[in-house]
Amino acid sequence: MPATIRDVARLAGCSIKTVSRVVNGEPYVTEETRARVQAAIRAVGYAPNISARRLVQNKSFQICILMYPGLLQPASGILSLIMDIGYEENYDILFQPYFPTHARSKRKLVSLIYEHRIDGFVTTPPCDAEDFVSELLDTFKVPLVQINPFNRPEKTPFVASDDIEGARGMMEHLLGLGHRRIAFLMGPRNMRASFDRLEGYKQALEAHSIPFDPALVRDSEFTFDGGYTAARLLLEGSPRPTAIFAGNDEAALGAIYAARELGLDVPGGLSVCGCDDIAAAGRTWPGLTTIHMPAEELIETAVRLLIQILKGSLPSSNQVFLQSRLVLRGSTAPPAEAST
Amino acid sequence: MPATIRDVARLAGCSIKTVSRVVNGEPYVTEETRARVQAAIRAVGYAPNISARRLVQNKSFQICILMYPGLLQPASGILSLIMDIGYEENYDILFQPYFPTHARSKRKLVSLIYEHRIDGFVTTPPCDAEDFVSELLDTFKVPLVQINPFNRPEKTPFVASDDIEGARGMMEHLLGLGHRRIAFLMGPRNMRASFDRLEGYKQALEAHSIPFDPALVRDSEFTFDGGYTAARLLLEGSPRPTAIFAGNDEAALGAIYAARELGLDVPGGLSVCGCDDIAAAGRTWPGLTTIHMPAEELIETAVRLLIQILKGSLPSSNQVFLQSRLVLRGSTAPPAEAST
DNA sequence: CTGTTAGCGCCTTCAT
DNA sequence: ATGAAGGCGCTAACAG
Repeated sequence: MPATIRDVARLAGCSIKTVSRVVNGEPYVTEETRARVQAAIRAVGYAPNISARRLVQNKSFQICILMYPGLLQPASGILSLIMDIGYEENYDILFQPYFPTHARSKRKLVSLIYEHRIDGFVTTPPCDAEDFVSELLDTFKVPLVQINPFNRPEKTPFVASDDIEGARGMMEHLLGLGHRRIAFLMGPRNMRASFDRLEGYKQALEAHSIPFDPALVRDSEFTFDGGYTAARLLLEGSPRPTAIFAGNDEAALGAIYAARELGLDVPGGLSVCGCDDIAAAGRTWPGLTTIHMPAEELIETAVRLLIQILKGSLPSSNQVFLQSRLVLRGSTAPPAEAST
Repeated sequence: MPATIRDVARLAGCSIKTVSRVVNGEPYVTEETRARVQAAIRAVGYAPNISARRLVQNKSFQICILMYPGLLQPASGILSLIMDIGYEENYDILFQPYFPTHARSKRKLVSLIYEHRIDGFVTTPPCDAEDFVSELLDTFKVPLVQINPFNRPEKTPFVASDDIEGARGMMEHLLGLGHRRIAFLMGPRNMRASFDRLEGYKQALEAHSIPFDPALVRDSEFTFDGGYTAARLLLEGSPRPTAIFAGNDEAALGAIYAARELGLDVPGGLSVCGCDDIAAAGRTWPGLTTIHMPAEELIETAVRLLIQILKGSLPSSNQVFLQSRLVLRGSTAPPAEAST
């Protein structure tokens, strides 16, 4: 049975309140008593009981990250980064699988609020696709920070990256290499990134006075299989695109697989590029050219922002934008028939 | 302010204890009162306050999974599976990054036990490499279930896969294709899998009366970079191996990358195979031949076993073995110079 | 079958 | 600068 605050008080010869003050770094304790209490704490091996603290403060000191199992792939690095922040800040961090529109997910969320009294939430796409989550949390006055949310209402805290800009940059790269028939693999409709990346694609075409061809835009659902299927269809059709810009890396890997299967060399016969810069992007020959999304920073910023809000220090800026950047690897090259 | 048990009692016209009984599904309540209480619960929107329950029962209803950030890559599927089990069983599941030998990790672990009173732990390799964790938990009488532990003392609960058998099976596959110079990429020394897989490699060689050549065994640390480097050295040396059996898939992907970089076709000029069957294995052309490790089942079994133990029902078997199986994909083929 | 009482360990309030 | 009392919401133990 671990020591309680009373054991410490007895040993230090003071009241439990004084121990409490020392433990929580509150003022109004003589240096001398403080030292004596601290010695007693060490002597009995005291650590505060979190459950008791939670009960009396009516806080859980837990925050919850809602994630869609199919898309969020917490690289182990991200996961351990998040857990470390939690440890530093004395918050438990729980992950909750969440499928938008699923009744079961909604029930879980409600019970999380009711029973656990989770102090705050972070959403990742596409968990914010419906307004259910934000409205529910709003009703219960539970703070929420969104990562790359679908909508960006004023005053809602969120952390986002600029997908339009990123996609446009990638298109400039492909266009600069000489590509003109560039296919685009679209993502699911419940994620803002799908639309924003498409928008960047269109803007770049327009800037270069290349007509937008809807036949070159296919759905990929941001999955390997989706990218594979879309690429097969594109590559078996005619005229073939000389490059495929996949809305995310998973789809890009599927496209590369499809190309290889058809005997097409990448990048010799087809350029492929993606978006996100997942770990696998650098580990597949010849290396996937992609847009590095600052996943670590996004989630770290979101978690820290939430904790700041929970601690009551309203930050100057609730809405943070982070930069992406192009990562050129081996999967893009000038088109075979290009005239240099 | 959410409703408390007292609000329900008032509305249902009974004592709080009766409400408690209904909430916890205890016997000795008339069907009629039970119904009345349940109606009251719904009416006021009552849900028990978990912090209070935790305090009074002196349990945290939290379990913690210790993981080594570099190696455990919780595919999103696994992560959400785990969280779902936790939800079903009413346990919060926390992940804790843990580096064996690091003082900071040890401190975190101690504070987790002291403050959070975590009810039980699961370790993943190589977190169990030293005896620190198991001894600490033993001292505090905190239950522990290990996944693929380094040692397998009697009566220690663990869940494991048979790596020797798996590796031998893979070797039979390569030998059956006609390979004789097969290199092996070893993993870190603090993981049992490293040794067991090497053992399987050796056993297969011996069964085929092929002398063991230490020069064909290289360290890869079970990482992409490690596999890449080891493969470069192997392939630039002479005579070249005709196949590389990597101790895990990450290293195998590194080896494939190295081969491609040297202009060697896989599997035409070199066969490569791995172990684990991570998601990327099926997504890299031409598909990585590997041993499917039942990662989901391992962790699910471990978590369920731990929860069983925590609930006091001592399961018949504390030590569970799960089968692996060969997954043949495109990265292995007969050697070029083989005589069929 | 149902209710009463007594804490769990801590923090808050208000005295001193 | 310190302490005493009260209560957070719940369950365990014991009465009725």
